[in-house]
Amino acid sequence: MPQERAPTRIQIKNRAAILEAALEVFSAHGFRGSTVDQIAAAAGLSKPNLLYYFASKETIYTALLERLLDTWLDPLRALDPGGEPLEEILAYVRRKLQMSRDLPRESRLFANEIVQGAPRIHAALSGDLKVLVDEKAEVIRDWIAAGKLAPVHPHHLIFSIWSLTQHYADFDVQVRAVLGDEDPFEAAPEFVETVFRRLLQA
Amino acid sequence: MPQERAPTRIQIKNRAAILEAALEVFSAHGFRGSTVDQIAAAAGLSKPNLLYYFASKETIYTALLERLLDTWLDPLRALDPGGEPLEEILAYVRRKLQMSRDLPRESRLFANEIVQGAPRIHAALSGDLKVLVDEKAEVIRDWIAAGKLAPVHPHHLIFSIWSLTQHYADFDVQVRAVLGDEDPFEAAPEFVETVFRRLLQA
DNA sequence: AAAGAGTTTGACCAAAAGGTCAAAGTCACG
DNA sequence: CGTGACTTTGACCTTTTGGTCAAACTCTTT
Repeated sequence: MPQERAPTRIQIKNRAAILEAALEVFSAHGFRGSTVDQIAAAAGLSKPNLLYYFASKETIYTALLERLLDTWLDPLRALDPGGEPLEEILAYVRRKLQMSRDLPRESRLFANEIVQGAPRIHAALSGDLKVLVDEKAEVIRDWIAAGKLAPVHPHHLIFSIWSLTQHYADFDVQVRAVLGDEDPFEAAPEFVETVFRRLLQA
Repeated sequence: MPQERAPTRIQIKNRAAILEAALEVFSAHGFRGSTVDQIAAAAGLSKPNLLYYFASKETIYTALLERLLDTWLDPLRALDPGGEPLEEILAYVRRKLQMSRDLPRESRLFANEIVQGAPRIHAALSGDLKVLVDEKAEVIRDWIAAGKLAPVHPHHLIFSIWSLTQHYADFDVQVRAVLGDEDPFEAAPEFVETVFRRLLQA
């Protein structure tokens, strides 16, 4: 098994290709809806070759989820308790919307997983995620107490940021079907900014 | 095949049981993630017996989607152009949130389908759905023009209502994991009402 | 109570899918 | 340039799964 010692050039290349292919396939079809053959084909490898790098379909999936969870939470981590409250929130909203535009597959991967009950990342949700959210909710609570933001339930505020921004990635087909020709991301930035500005302006 | 003539008592009972079971299973695992055996077991029938009522897994799924699409859009249809603008929108928001609470499986069924590109209801999205949304967006546009609502992009307003309310059903596990003991629907109604009140108050 | 319509099932089938393995091929390095 | 580590693959295995079918059973109706 290709572990323990430093990865070779080929290992680095192939592992990366597999994870990229897996993101493509899993995000479009979910875990059960994806086949190892599909992923192998997308990565340009044969199935046994792919299974030489990852022990199983499950292993690929969880490796992908873990690798991406950090990226996914970075924007929230960047929320600065020392910054100007409304601007900090709006900056967070903008970063999240940007991610929906630039990394829709990642968004859909998580959406798939969570809609189906998060069987494989439940621990992370009530662990790291909860800790991070609680911490930032506390910051928001303080801002509200200081009269810097209009009063709202901090946790639900965070949920609303997630739902509004990720909607553009997760429900992309629906949004585009309804909008017709109009590009969703034309009006979205101003719209979501308006939502949170009006909601939070003290 | 049990078609053409009036359905028997047994047909009515079994078809209903199958659709109920299919909702339970499909909403939790998606189309590919669900097996006919699972649905049959949940319906209390043998697999061949189930396939006596519906020709295939696909048939059950699309029957379910069709049957539910109307229910799903009813709250938007009820938006009354003759009503008081802000109250009409807030009533719509309340109805949608109520549906997330009372019919989370239906919400997740659609979420699963749409996240994966809506392969089986794409037509309905750019057909009936678009027509309905365009119509109601026009109503909202008029309300804004009449100075009854603060200016916002009508389509994106509707998206925001969908995303905020459905989030509580579709991402239920995540919401609960983050909130811990607190019941999401304790604060949600007031929160979403506040969001749209502050957003739209002229 | 008999006949025919409607219902149920065990046994079965073929395809799909996850995964294994031994053998062959390629690469890095002394 | 040879040797051992690393990589790749064709063939194969097993389980799962969607679906079929003929035979048996039950219900309704006359």
